[in-house]
Amino acid sequence: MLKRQMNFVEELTWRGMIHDVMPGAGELLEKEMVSAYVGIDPTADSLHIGHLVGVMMLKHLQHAGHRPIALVGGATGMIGDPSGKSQERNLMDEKTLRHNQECLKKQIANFLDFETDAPNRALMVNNYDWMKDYSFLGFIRDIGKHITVNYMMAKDSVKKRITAEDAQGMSFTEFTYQLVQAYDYLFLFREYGCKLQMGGSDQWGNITTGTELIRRKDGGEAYALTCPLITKSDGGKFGKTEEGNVWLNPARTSPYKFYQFWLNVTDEDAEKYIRIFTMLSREDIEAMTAEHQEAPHLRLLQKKLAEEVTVMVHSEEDYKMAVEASKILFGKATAETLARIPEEMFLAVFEGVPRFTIKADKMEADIMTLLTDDTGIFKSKGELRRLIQGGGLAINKEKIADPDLELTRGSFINNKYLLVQKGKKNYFLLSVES
RNA sequence: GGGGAGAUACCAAAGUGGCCAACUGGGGCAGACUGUAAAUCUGCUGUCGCACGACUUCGGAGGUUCGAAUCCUUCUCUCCCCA
Repeated sequence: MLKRQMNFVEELTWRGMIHDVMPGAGELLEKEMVSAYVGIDPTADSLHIGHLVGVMMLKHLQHAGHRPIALVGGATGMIGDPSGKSQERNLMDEKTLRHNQECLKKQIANFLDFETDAPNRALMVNNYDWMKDYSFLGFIRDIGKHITVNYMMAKDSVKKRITAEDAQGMSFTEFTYQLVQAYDYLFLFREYGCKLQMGGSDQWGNITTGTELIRRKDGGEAYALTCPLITKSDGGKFGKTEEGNVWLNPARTSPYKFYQFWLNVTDEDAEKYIRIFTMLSREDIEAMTAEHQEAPHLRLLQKKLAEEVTVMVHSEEDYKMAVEASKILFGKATAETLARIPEEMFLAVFEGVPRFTIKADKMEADIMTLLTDDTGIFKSKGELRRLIQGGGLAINKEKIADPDLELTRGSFINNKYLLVQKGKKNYFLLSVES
């Protein structure tokens, strides 16, 4: 068995990843190699960074010498977890679910070691496999009999839905969710000796229904460990940007945007996140935090955090490209430096940026027409005019003050591209069709 | 069932016959400052080539008036009190 450097619970504790642990879990983890699982429902065809917390728990678990089990919730995804939801959820169709499951499996495979011969090699399972042939009658006789409705109703996720002021009730389907998840735990307990289930703090109720079922059905001891809800210092929801979720799939959130997300985190959050989302050691993190507090404007923590997470989720190359792109987009680049960049690089840098194309004969035009009628970058001329008057428009990194400015072919970088900037952070790339 | 209050822009909330495209605050977008931050300060924020001007908005429909968010009728919805 692998030697365990540090007690897993202690490790998670200093990382701020423990919200609640069932008594006895720490001792168990010190005593033996434990199999533990985290479940993820396939509600989309990609994980987003909210899921990353659960993944990191598994990663730390494996690092501590235990065996992680990643459960894709093909079955539970069909029901919809009522936890944290104030309204009944719409059911997803089977085809979408199947597609999502496959996508998630591929993503999860990147984070854990599934390959080696080590005894704590990670495992991936799908609860659809053991639920699909389980008959309704069989389930309610074997499983339902052991958990009382009273017990299930006492869970926060259920209570909120039936007692809240604007309660809209909940369907029987969603009500059974915790029971299905509890059975997953029982199944893994029996099949793989899984004795620990982890998840976000909203999962506590679902997990303990599982430990309860294991106790009643098999007289077994199983444990629960949850991590706190990840928060933002400004009170907003973690992992959301203007455009929505931050996804791991590069087709949904480009590596550049992904990198930027972490780079833009506040100082306070950076200290918190670097513990949760990186594998860096305690000494390293504490040293960096101290250094960061000395010179906060250098944003050492944000840079390191963004680097670590981008490399882990995407790749070293993607990270380098994101840094390069950030330098160009936010550095002191001028029209001349832009022109000097090789075209390939130029396009890669602007990969995540909205692209617009125009015909060559539109190149000589006034910016008003070009940026509205000809391209649709701005939807009204009035809006654009106001923006220019407020000093918010730049073309090829140069501020535009005159709304009636006329462009010529020479205005285009390499006779081909025009970099339009709305404010500091919003870029649009205009290219000429050849 | 009886009585009362209300419905205004993304949200909150003024306005109660012309000075109202509608005070103000929040939010959003931009600018300055800065660390691609926070805080602060400034501008913009119904639509339209938007100085001017035009057009559409104040729960829905109709009416009075030269003129209505504002007055009248009616409908719809919300809240409160009494039974």
